[in-house]
Amino acid sequence: MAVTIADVARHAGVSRSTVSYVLSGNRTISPETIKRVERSIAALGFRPHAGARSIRTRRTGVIAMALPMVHGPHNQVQMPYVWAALTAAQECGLKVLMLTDDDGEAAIRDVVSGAYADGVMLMEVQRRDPRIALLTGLDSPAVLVGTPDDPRGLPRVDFDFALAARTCAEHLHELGHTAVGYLGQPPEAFAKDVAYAVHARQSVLAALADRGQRGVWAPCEPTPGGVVRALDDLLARDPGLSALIVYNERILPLVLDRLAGLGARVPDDFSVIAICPDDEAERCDPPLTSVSLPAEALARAAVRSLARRIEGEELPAAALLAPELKIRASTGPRRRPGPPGTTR
Amino acid sequence: MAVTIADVARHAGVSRSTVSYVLSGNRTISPETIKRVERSIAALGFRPHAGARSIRTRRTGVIAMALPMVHGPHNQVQMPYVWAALTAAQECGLKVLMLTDDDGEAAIRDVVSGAYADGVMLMEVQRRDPRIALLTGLDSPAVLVGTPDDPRGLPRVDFDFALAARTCAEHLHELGHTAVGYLGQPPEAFAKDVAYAVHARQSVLAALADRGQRGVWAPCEPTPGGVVRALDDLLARDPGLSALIVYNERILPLVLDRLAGLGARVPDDFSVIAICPDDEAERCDPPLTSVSLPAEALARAAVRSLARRIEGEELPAAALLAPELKIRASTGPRRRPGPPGTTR
DNA sequence: CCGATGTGTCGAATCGATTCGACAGCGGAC
DNA sequence: GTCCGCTGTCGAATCGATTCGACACATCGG
Repeated sequence: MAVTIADVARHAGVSRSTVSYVLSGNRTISPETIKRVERSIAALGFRPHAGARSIRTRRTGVIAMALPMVHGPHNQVQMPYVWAALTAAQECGLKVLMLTDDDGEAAIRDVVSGAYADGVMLMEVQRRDPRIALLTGLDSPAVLVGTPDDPRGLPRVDFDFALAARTCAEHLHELGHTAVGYLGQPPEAFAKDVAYAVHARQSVLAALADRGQRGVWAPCEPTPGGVVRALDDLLARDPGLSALIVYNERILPLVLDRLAGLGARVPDDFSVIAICPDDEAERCDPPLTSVSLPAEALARAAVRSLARRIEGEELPAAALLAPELKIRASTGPRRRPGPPGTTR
Repeated sequence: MAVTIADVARHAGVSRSTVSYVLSGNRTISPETIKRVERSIAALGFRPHAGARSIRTRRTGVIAMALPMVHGPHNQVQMPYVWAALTAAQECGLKVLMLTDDDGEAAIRDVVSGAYADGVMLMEVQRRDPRIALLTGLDSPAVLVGTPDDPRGLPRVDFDFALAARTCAEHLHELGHTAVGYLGQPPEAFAKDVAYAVHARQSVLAALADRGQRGVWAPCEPTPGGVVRALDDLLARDPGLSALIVYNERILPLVLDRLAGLGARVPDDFSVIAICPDDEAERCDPPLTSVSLPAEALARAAVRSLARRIEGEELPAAALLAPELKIRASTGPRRRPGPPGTTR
């Protein structure tokens, strides 16, 4: 049924090996022969059989992307990473096999030792991630996306949360804010010890403390009620709060709503910095000053690293991506506390 | 490096073919031999090389999932489908190769004629989808998820939008609503002729007309301003509106906010039905009466169908999934029009 | 006791590609 | 004119599995 290299060879009047050398360029072939073979390939629509090829070359041209199921099936945050990874992989000439881990780690082992893929990208690595031990055991090329407590020598790629936090703290510090609230992911993310949630919170609180700013934090459910409770909680614990750092895309409009409901104008009475993708920040009213975590860049870096690792290169232990501060309309100088402004 | 079937055979003291027959069960093997071979397999950690296997069996155990880039890279809606498909595939013993189509259709052709995958699931099929002609040309097993104008004989799976629309219209009809507004996806979805957006709108308007109800519709951006404009537009075109059907997950809370802002209580002054996943409907305040589109079921049906198609079965031309009406707190009988209720 | 009938196992061919070693032809140096 | 070296091509071995045909051996009925 399918066209094989033998069909091409016959059609072009050369041997199979010649066709193969035209394909790989591993030996010099005369220009006329190349042309003839290429014409035959095009005429017959030949594509080398990936399986057959992989058995000699020990390369499949496929990488596996292992998504953990940390937020339940309705996780909304991962798609941009997936997209970016697919695009980056395509640019590197790689295809992507997607894995979930609801079946334990069996899928990863299958894919690696069954030679379905040349390497693995572990997405959203957790602080103590059982997949790490598995991968070091399989000694397959691998890249971690996220920061575990112990990377076991595997190269990792992540956002630079420490720098992001310092950037936020610094910006608010310059504007004169001395008491800052931090709204993070839903409580279950912290309960499950989700790595980026914990790292971001730690980094923010540490950065604030470094500059002598007061900091209080709360997790936040992505519901109107959850936002009300979380904000009330923060304000009760520090009534002098004049700024907020929010790392939770889904609650941004709700937070602005609630602040308006409390009679606080943004940025006149209250400054807000979001840690989120740019388009989410721009979509809000007013557009939010934000520190953007470049998901595309992260996924791209991970794919590129893995590609290089597969080629045999040694990689640096960690590659951290710098966040970017974009000042928009939601941050301003701290006003002396006075009567709350009028609601608009 | 890797363990091959020859290693297992040597370790177990049998021939390679015997090991293979133990693996496939294609010939009777004595229980003792089976036990010995299985022990060797476990001891050596042997997994058959997928590529080598695929060249004889003409099966890879992989399916391709082709996601179109219809909403830009920040599409938030597809993840549940992806999850569900991955899970369903795992249950069927299949792995999933993900494709995007930003590279044209080359990726699909590569994967199919390069024998990377046994079949293709086309996600979010558009009304005139160029991938369809490509696939019929490649004659590879395929399943369409969505409804194109011309399926070209390919089996498809989709939500039953007509039934969903009738269900909504009927429910509102019984409650006495005679003028109903429909809020759909953002304008660009209609501009690009995105199939489900167009089909849902057509179905709703037709179902309303069938029951003698008035219907007006508008697309809607997922921003506060967009919701305000869309609602104002609907109310300007039919001031007698007493109910709303919303098919756009992201705007649900914003719509409720805006209605409250207009002084309309839900459901006393205004009924709202959402077409959305259950958890989104429950998350709102008040919880929304909804017609749920079971994304998991859709993806599962698609994967199962493809698996059967790969096994050689003929499939029905279309499999439509029935939606489910869940009555919650956002729909109620139509009141005589009077002075707007007090805001809460 | 002998031939027919199964059982269980093996050797060898096969799938579709890559790659090593060999070799034919050809031009240039001596 | 002969020999050397280079270029371009080919045949055959190889990768890791599956599967066909054959065969050794045990079992059973007549």
